[in-house]
Amino acid sequence: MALKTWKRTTVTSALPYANGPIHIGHLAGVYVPADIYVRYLRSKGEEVLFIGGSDEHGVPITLKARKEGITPQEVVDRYHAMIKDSFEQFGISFDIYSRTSHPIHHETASDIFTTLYNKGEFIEKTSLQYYDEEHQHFLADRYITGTCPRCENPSAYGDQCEKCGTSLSPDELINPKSMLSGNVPVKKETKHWYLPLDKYQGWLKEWILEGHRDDWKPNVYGQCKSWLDHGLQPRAVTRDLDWGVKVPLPDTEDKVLYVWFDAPIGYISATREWGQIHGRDWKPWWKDADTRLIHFIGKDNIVFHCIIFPAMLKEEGSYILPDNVPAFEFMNLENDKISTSRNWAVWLHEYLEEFPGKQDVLRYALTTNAPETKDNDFTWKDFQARNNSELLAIFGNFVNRTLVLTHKYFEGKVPAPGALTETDKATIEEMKTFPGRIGGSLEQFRFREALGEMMNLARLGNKYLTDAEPWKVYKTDPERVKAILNISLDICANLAILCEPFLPFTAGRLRTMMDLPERKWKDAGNPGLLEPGQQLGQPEYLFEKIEDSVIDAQIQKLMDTKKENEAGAGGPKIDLKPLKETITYDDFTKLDIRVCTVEAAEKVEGADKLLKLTVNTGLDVRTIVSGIAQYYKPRELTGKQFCFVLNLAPRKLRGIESHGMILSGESPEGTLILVAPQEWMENGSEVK
RNA sequence: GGCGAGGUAGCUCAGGUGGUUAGAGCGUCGGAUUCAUAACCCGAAGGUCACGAGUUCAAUUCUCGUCCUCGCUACCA
Repeated sequence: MALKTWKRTTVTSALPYANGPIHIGHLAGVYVPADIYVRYLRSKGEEVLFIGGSDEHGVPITLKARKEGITPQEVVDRYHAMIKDSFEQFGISFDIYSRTSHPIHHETASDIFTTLYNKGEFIEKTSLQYYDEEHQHFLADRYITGTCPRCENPSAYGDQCEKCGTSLSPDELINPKSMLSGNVPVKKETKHWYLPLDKYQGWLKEWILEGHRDDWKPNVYGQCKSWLDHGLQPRAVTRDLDWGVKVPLPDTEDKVLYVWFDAPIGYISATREWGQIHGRDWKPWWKDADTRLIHFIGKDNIVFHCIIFPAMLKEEGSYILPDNVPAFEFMNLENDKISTSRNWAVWLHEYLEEFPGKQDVLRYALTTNAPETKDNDFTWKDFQARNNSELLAIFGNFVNRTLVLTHKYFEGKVPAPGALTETDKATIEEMKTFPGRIGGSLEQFRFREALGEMMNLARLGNKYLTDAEPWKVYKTDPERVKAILNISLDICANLAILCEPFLPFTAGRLRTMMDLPERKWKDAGNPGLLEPGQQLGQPEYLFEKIEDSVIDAQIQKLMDTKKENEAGAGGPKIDLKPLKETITYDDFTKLDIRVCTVEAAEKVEGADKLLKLTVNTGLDVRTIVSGIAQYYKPRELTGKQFCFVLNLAPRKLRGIESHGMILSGESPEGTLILVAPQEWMENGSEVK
């Protein structure tokens, strides 16, 4: 790509899902790097807009609301407030932090849908479906029962009769009934809209595979290539649900836009909201070819931001496409995957309470350890070491010793430099290279490297000071000490500018302490940051030592969590699914559950999760395919008895016809444990 | 299963269009020093660059295979 000069930069950060608080994984992979990048651009004096917001739609939020007996809006209100507040306290410098339940978002998403609709971009698929009027829901085929037209079995399903094995369509059933209410369902038309991604394959391929071969990260490029090579498929844009952005078409009462369509538009809505608040035009940020659009996301979001969202924007017609999508890998915690349901996380709101005033320590620990190219591990020991032996020992200590010396020898007034030695000049020259080095790394999204360079400036200062030995020289040549401390103070002043993107709170404290005016990136490395004679404030520690006891307490907290998790379900933090609706005893007796023996078991070729079981039911010997391969080995099962549903309609799985289903308990995390009788029973014994 | 990314010093990570002693920070050990929050500064030890085979005069870097981690994706009635 030819070098291009951009007029402005729009930076988005993935919208956090408003069903839980923010944790260090979110921070390390998205918000901290995005914030560093944005602060750097601002310091350079570039026009930049930093967009964030909560993603508040989708099924998990409705489930959570149902479980707690509150409305989805109440769920998202709670987490949105919490997330927004903790971001603010943490110094993530959004220009706007919006939310997708905001009316302006509904309007924006509707408009984009409508534009695409009017251009005829969507594929419309209409079908007649049975509809339960009492429950006001369309019924999937399997939620309809009736009499089989072939064998007159009175309890055939809408897709298949389990008695004679014929596959059916719901229309063929005699006396269809809804399984939700037991009523006779009515026929109703339902429509869904699809985005024909396959149609865009051509330009997407050219744009990404040819246009961004060199400037997109390997993980991002590779993932896109994989998708494009496979061939893209049309994707449904709408969904039958009542929480979300209503489909802006007639007769679509129960339909909303699918979250993946809705959420990224949130960036645009947020920009519009920003424009309203500040009386500014939002359009240049999304529609001017001279605007550079950057999406900060986690690696799980690559396809949406690199393929699907650009497809939407391009086909809409008036939007620009992202110039880069720096996707980060994941952050682990103490050697274990971060997990909200297992409460395995360091929560931002808790950190802010437990470590007041230490935002920068976490920012530093997460940046030096940012998962740029592969998954990384956050440990509390590492956090402590980063603080004690880097931030404190190198950065804080250099600033402190410089200020202490200045107070000791010159009553805290900036001394005027006299004649400079070769070493002085060389040090100044080296100092001048730092803004460029740090900036260069940041522009390539190399945050760890950039932060390392920033620290190298503090290292340069320490070395200079140690080599110059002003505490010795003062006894014989106080004039010389003036130059030494002037240069050291100059390095401190430069640090105040150059550390700001990474450590904004520290930068502020340092500026106050040295009574420095707000300076920009371009000022760094230039003389005149300090006026000789200028009075400095009293030195205060920028960082304080973090003791073992504090770290041990955090580790203990995690150990407790682990214990709670191992103690089993029943923990209050686990998200259980809400209760299903009441059924009659007759409904229950429709299930034919029996005790049967597994006579043989083998893995299904080409499937990760499937086992093919040969089951003696007492009545017959049949094949049942089951998705338990990740939890049970074939040999563990043979010869043992379990509970099976035997009257389930047959179904082909990976080409093998399965005649029933093995029963298992499933934990909230998805772990399966098979259900078996306590003692041996006759095969075919009923379970009731 | 398919695809993608990754597996480099005790820890966290750089790097390499193949070529003499493979880099950084932290940790460890030794030295020096006292302005400084036992911090700074100097020095050292530490790695068959996941494993196996192949191509090559030469591989950690290329090819193939295997194993492991993570993500996407299919199968879980």
